Amino acid sequence: MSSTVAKALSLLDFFSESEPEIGLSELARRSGVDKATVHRMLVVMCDYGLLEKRGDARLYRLGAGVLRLARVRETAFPVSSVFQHSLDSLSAALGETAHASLVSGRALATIGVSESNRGSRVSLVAGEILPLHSTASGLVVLAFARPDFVDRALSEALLAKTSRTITDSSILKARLQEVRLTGYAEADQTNEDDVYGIAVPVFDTDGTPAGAVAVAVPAHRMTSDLRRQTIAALFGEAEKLNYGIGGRPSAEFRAAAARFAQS
Amino acid sequence: MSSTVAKALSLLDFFSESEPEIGLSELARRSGVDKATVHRMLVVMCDYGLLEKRGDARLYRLGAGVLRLARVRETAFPVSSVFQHSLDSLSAALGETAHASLVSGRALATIGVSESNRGSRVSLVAGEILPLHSTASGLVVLAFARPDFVDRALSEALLAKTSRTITDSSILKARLQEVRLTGYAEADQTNEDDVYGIAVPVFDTDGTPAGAVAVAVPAHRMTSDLRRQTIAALFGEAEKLNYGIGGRPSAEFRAAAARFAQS
DNA sequence: CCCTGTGGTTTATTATTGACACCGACGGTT
DNA sequence: AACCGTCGGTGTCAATAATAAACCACAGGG
Repeated sequence: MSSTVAKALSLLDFFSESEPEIGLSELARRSGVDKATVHRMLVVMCDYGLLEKRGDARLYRLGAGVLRLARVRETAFPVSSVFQHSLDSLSAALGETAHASLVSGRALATIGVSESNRGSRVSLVAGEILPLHSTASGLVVLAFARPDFVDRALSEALLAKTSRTITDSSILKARLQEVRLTGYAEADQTNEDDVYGIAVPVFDTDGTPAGAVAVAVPAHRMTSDLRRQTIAALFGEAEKLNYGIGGRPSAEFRAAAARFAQS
Repeated sequence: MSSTVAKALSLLDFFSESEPEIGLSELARRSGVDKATVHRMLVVMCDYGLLEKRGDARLYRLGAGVLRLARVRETAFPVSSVFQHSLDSLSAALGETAHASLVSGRALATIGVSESNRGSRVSLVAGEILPLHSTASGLVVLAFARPDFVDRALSEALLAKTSRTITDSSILKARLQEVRLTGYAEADQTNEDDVYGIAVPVFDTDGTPAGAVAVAVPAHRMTSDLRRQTIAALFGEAEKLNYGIGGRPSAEFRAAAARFAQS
């Protein structure tokens, strides 16, 4: 099932903001791969700069190679920088935390965050992996994605992140139908307690969702006023973003956005 | 010799600013790996978000995963952002292009560029891989690196990038001895014709070189005045950078820098 | 002094690779 | 239309390279 390089690449995902350096044994334990195998893979990945070993400690961390690759992608297809502008306007206008994520394999990769300067706000870790089924961003991506992408995503077990997470794929598919009609998605504490998320999709040149831009609000503070305001702001930014990255929104989304604007 | 994951990771290095999207057959040809194998690897790497296939065309490109990983590294160990400030001051002060690179495996990864606004300037591609033996940045890293690192780097064939490139490892080792005494390295068209590079090392917390910061000048424009001015500016920025990233310069480098300041 | 943790290395087994042939599709020429 | 070369992708099967389990040396703690 899982090939050799899949095991190697899966090691990369264990590195996070909260745990940026990990040792050999720890990685072996977490990945379920044999220690010797992990070691060999680590050596190779260090050799290619994806990881690096601090000569100092015996820990491994993400290497300079990932910075280089990100630069290559960003200079060829500038999306990260384009998103950041929208995120800053969103958080400034709404006073809430905004974040953007891109489709990355079978999940979403957070590639930008702009936190509000308010005292009580949702704090997000940059570079986090977001599940597709429990986040507003994920729902909105699934809603406008190709059927085969949805099937692949929902074929895995849907992990219950909170007590409100939808874990039944058929219920979730019905939910996606609603999202297709409204053009945006809401996630009321389905991914994290006390966090209410609202998201709209951003499209690729081929009409499939490239990712999503979202606003996260402390659940207790969400009002129908803020909700409406947020959705309007998101639709506005989504249009700019699609223009900025050359994305072509699907007809379904354009229709939904038009319906919202009219209401 | 070359392991499976090494072959897979080597595919990533074929993506560059000038060629950000590559097809299956092309990758198979360039890497020398069988087409079927390359395809299997590409599927896996797409699955983990390191690559992505434009649904539109049949080409592959670097995926959103690399942006995410870069963010994770950058939030945990901010170096890219720290370097950018120094590069901007360097290019502003000298009117020449400045760039920074980090040790990445057995080579250097360019992670920052600041081009001067002058008409005639050296233009660098961001995210390029720089050889250790033919660039000023490489020399200065090798000069202060641990012996085993130098040996590994020089064990491979030294490719002649220009007619002036040093390709003999023993001659190069003698050159490194000079660099150790001066604290900076110069590369007069040894990596690229008409480009004169000057570089100083930046250190890691353990006293080994983390990378280098360099200025690239059109060779015909280099004068002894500009040279002296550049070196002084580089030493100044190197000190700030070492402080900024918590690096501890080796005693050898500190001594060399002191000698230059005194002269 | 044993016990458990670490990073790292060895060897028999097993799963992965690579060569090659093939498919359907696309785009030019003839 | 028929032909040609290319593309992305799939299948099979022998050979090879990766894996897993055991093992080392070392470091700290009880």
